[in-house]
Amino acid sequence: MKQRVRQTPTTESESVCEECESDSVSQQGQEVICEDCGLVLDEYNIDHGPEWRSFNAQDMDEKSRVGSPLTATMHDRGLSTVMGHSEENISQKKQERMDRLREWDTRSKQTSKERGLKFTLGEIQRLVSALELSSSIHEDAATVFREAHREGLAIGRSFEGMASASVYIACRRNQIPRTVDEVSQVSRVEKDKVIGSYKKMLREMSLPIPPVEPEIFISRFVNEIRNRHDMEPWQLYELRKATKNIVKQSKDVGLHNGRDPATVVAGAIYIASKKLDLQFSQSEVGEPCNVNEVSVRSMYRDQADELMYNV
DNA sequence: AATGGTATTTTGCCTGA
DNA sequence: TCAGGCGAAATACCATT
Repeated sequence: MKQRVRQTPTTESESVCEECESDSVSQQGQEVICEDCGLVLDEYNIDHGPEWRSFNAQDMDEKSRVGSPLTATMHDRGLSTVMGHSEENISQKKQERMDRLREWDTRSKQTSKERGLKFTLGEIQRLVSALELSSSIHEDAATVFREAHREGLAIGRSFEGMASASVYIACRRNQIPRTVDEVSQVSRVEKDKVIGSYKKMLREMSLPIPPVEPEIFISRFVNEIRNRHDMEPWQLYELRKATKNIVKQSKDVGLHNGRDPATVVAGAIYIASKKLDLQFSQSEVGEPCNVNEVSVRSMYRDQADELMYNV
């Protein structure tokens, strides 16, 4: 008699990315994301309700703190509120005070600073969704821009450029593989404007930005190749695994120094595909990686020589 | 037709006025 | 902020398999 094996509940470390089947899936903030392709696998639901229990109306009033979590993505941090007019009878003095407060409240939403903030955060929103980035990246980009805005770095600079640079910075420091090219493509400004704002922000804000590691491109590039060729799932898996291995070895001997990380990955994919008897030409590997065929050639040659691969 | 080799141009990054 | 120097990458071309 067959006995049913009890399904063990999957945990973070055991889960595999649906998109790239990578096992490097981890929890970041409120989301479970794939470190390789940036796909959001699970966004934890935020409980917007109260965390307390009330037993009577009095408790309700005392404990209520009301409101959704603060967010950096909206110009007023999600606190969109308009002060109302009280129906109750209150003293003349209090009434005047309330009127003044209400006026200030309204005014504060109309300053040019606020408007710029509002506009740019909207632009960030647009870029984030166009690039299919997660909400934690959205938050981060918004936070970066707020910081820059506070320090007055937006003066004399287009808000679109600042928005793009903020999104790019958020990607970079969260190791999400998006290039300046990809960001400026969906942006309304030229690439050099994005780079200009990016550099200015780096300089003035001393942001720690880790270097672009070749690894972050592996899954994306391998997937691009799969989209262009028929491949068995196991071949996809083996190709990615072998590529990772070659990239790691390349880094160990310093072959990545001074080179475009995408080129390092392209060369590794080429060697890996040969080892697996997959008949991809150098241009078929290079094209989806945005790397020239000749660069693939010189790269893989150096890798093969240095790492003793017989290709 | 894919790959290898090489010469030339372009590109991006750094550095120092 | 710009010019210029530098190495990598892209481009162009031809030879070899």
